[in-house]
Amino acid sequence: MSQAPITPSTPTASANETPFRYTAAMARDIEIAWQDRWEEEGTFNAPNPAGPWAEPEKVGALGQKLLVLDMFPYPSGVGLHVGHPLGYIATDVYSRFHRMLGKNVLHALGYDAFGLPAEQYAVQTGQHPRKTTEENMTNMRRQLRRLGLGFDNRRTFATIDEDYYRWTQWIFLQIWDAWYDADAVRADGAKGRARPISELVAELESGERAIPDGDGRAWADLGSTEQAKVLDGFRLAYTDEAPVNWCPGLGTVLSNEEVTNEGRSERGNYPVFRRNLSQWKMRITAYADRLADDLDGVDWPEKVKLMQRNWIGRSHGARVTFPVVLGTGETGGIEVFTTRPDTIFGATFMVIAPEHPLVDSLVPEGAWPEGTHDDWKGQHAAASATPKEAVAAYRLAASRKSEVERQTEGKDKTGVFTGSFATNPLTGQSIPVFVADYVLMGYGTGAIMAVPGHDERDFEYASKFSIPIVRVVAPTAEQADMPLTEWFVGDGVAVNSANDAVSLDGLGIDDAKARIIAHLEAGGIGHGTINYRIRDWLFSRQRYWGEPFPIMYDEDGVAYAVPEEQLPLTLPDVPDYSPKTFDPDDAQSSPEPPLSRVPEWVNVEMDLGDGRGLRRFRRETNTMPNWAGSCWYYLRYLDPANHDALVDPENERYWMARHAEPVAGAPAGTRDPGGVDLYVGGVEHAVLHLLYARFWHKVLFDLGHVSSEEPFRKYFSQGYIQAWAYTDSRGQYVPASEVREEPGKDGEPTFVWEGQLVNREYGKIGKSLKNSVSPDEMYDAYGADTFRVYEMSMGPLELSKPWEIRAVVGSQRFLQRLWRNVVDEETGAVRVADVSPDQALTTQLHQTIAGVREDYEGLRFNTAIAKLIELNNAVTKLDVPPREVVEALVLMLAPVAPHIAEEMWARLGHDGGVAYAAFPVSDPAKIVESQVTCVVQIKGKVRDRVDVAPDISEDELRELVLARDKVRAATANGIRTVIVRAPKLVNVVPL
RNA sequence: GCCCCCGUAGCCCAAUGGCAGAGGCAGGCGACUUAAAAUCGCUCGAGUGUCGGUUCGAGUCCGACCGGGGGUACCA
Repeated sequence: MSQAPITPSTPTASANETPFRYTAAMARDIEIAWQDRWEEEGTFNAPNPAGPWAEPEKVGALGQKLLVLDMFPYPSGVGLHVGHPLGYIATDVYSRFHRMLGKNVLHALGYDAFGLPAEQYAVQTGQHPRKTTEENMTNMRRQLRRLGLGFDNRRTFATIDEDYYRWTQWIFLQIWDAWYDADAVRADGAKGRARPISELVAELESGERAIPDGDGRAWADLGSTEQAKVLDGFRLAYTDEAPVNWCPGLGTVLSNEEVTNEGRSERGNYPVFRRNLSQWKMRITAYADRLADDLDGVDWPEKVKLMQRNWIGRSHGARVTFPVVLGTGETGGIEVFTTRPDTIFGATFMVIAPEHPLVDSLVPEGAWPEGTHDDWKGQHAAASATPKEAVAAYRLAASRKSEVERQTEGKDKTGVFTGSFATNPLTGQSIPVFVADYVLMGYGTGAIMAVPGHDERDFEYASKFSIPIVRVVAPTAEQADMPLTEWFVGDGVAVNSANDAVSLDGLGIDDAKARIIAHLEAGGIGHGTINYRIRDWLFSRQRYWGEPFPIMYDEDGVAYAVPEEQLPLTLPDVPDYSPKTFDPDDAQSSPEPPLSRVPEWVNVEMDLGDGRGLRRFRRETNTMPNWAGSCWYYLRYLDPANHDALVDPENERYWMARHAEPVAGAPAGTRDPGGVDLYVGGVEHAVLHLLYARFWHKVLFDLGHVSSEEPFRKYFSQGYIQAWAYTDSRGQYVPASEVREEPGKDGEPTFVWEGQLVNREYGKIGKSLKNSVSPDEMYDAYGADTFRVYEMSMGPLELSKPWEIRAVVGSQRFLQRLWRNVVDEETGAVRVADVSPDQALTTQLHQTIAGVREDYEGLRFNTAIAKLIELNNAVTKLDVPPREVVEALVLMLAPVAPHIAEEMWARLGHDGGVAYAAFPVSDPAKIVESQVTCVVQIKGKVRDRVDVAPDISEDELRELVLARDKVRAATANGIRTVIVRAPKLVNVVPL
């Protein structure tokens, strides 16, 4: 490798007396030259132990492996702004640092190129999504290359590449062809794992496993359609007719995770309606426990773990059946889920959701029961003559309410008495059953026992409808009959909770729960259970720009996998790729996948080799959501050229290897899960992407395709760069770059645009706020290295920070000063000399090395840079920069500002470049200070200072300090205690 | 409403429970310049949102409150 310095840009102006100054133009020349060199030499190509690119001898020559990952970027049409690269710079600094420690570092970047925005952008511009997407990727590649990121460029790909989505489809088929056996034992002894569907079929055939709802029939007695239906009940990817989120404005259905609280689409903010449609789903609920439990083993921000746990929403409780007299007079039961089975004695009414299937059978014919409160009969007199009319009116009103209306109506409880009574199974009391929309069909059983004494919502409802409120928990047993002025959910003991068979009185909440669950189970009334908030993942979309499902249906509607050798099933070109558009408010519209308009693609004839000969099939016309491609991309980086497997198992084992030690803070006995060593990205994917990818990874683990149990061992959530935005008097945004700051009359700054005062706001960078700054502007004005240093020095990576273009010059000055310590601005001669730094500078150098190493490792780049600036400032004061210090500075700077570091390193006479040069090592023996200032405190306040030897003993120091005049004066009346922290501090406390 | 994070100088941010300041921006003064910009040198600057507690000692730990940001929301 030849690493000669590049030729400096020729002085343009004759008046230029400093042709070798580190200017933006100089930075550009240096940066582009080194970027070309890195690319030519494949500097950042990481060797693989196996697979098509196997270079085991190179792997062996390197130290440990390190797998670093950025969140898969979406190639947007407007290009990057300065906020986007923040995470990429951080991972690049981290990667470069670890390369200098001798590690085999894999850092690559691909593109998440399927999906709605790309398709919408294509529709807007009237071009094929592939064309616009590829143009966007080209632009983004250019912008990122100019930043000098050390990616292994051989490993890049896009999700739209046929070679990539072939494997996305292959993984889909693995999931489709698997079921979750909750009783199967995993290697680590825990229970529950995915198994191939063929093993299920074998169990069903042999009778080892009964056919659910099979009425005792044998597997062979079932027709192929029936068999397929049974298997669908097990498959981890399955179709199901169920209420889904239909978004006419986008022309597609959406997953729960893509719908906001307000019942609108996260993307585009269109209304979303509940529709019964047959859709593909992924049985993520089967993994709910593992997805929650295994968070203990990963090194993630607690905040993100909490968000995932909340999303999974595991709650322990009980299911209890309350006997009820149905409208017909027969006896039935209403099953409820409760997390507070200890309060069943306080259940004074029940509520079922308006959509609950039991509602019809609950409502009696004829008139209201004797003595029914008027306000139980509904709000509309015309419709409240009978329970039947009142309930029908209420259900209709509830069904018409949008999510928005339910939201805005807030907590004002509404509901109607069904006319039926249930029996509290513990008190034996008859309790009324209501229909009310504060109970949701989608959670638990869609019905609740209402305990107004100990639940806020039930209390509000009971108060409004004059229902008795009973106390069954009190802070102490003595307060058993203290009146309840509001619901009580605090800690306490059970009271008023006894019948002939069981008593909870006096028990704490947990003990009471345990005893009552045992009682319920013994009596067959109920059982302890775990409930989850998470629902199965709706996986199909009615769009063009996504992976086609490798599924086809025969004439009976039975689904078959497209044979593996036919993958990828490519996306056909369609005459019109734009989705069928609907009025966003048209709830009655139905999705129409664009692929269904291509009959020659949809209809195929094929011999599946199953002895049934050539048959006609109809392809699935839905496409996958763009989460699919981002669920496993990190695995493809490991072995992107592999045509035989999504990743060679040996490569996966190498790059995703489990660490010897579990992550810090993991519970005892936790085994390290393996996975990506560092994943940096924004918190906006905390639930969706990170949960979906974990789910897929666990399926692949169960099926033996990967050895790691988690995809992302360490995840770091970066903050955002935000920026000021300005609005004029009409509230319109004005271009932020044209706004000038001027001092106002009262000294407060004011902001002026084209002569008029404007208001300053703070927000996300973007086109809509007119405050976007592109990296290209930074390259032109300062160069990539300055831009990198600035972004890394703004503050802690996890914090959101304001972009302040004025401050960038500080980073440039730092690089200029360091450059000047190496290169004479006028002559271009190297300025360093082989002189020894003095004691103080040597100490500072080794302290800096130690500190910078720790800071880089801990992703504290802002403090690392501050230490480098400090050391450089010390060197700047010298007439002759000592080579030893300057070279260490250059090497330590290299991860952050690699181009200028390469250039200075070459000018300092080194071959081989800085990318793999050894990072400086701190020698503790060199950190010697001849004198240390010891602080003398009297009662904790600094009152004196004394210079002492660094190795002074505690006793010596105590004696020395107590002899000081100020101390003697303060301790004339005696000494209570003396705290000595040699050699830096002594605190004397007088009597 | 509930949960999480953050409040240090005009601004961005440092500070294993031990001298409140590492670094940067802005400001001021000076040098260079015919002048300006750029650059360089020097310099000014807060007692850590508020109140209380623990401690020999609190920016740091604990509690309450105030302000900002994020998540979530009738989840039984």
